[in-house]
Amino acid sequence: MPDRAAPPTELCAVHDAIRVLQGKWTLQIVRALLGGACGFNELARAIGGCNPATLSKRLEALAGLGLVTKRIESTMPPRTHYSLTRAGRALEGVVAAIESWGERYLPKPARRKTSA
Amino acid sequence: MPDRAAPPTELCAVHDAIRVLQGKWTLQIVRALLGGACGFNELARAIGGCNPATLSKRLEALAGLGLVTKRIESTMPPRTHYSLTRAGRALEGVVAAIESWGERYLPKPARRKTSA
DNA sequence: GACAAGCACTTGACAAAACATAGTGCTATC
DNA sequence: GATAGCACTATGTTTTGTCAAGTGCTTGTC
Repeated sequence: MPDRAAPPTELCAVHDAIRVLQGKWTLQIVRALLGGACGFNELARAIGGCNPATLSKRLEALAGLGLVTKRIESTMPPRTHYSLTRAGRALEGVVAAIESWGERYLPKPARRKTSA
Repeated sequence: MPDRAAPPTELCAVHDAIRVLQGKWTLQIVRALLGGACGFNELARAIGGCNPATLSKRLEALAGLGLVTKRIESTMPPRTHYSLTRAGRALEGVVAAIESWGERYLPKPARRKTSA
């Protein structure tokens, strides 16, 4: 490697954060959960139809990172509750930033994206 | 429990924004460009070694969305400059939010590969 | 009591995205 | 005059995400 002796601490924090959040449905999941805890299938529908395999994987990763808590209410009639931890809820700022950016700068249905 | 029958129209602003930003190197690219315009290979190195095919695709997509501008300085000794548009620079808030979240909630413990 | 539907997932085959690597045509440096 | 660099594109492999179906159980409807 050439000159990769870059600043370690600061650069990596963002890098890592981006890597965590950049998974396919991750932000969607967080956003949905920000609106309240819910079950697996419910969550899948809420975020717009993520398939169970991916959702499961994401949720597991998120739980592993301490952003999401999985609470099994009952095993027999399967009932699970996913909710955000404090770290997860702290992503509200990120989601809000994305939301406001999207509303302002992304081509909306009202405006065609035929920008020159 | 709010009804999830979400019409595309309203939800789409965030949904779209997330979809745009969730691409593999997108945020990384924006973050690097936030620090100043640069060339193709330079950018690839700055974001940590994205392969050219992906970077090219991302850049093209970003340019198509009006977030990034590509300026060809010279064709023969190839020299290109990529920089952010106003919409792209507006992502600074998003990047900052992610950065501060990452620094606070994703510190050293999670810095390693956290696949359980 | 039988039967469809729903819950929370898992499995497995498949497609799409990202990957590494090599190569293009040129110049500037060694 | 060989090497390395620029901005990319082309090729083939690996990773990631997707669809469809299935599991064991309960609940609701008849």
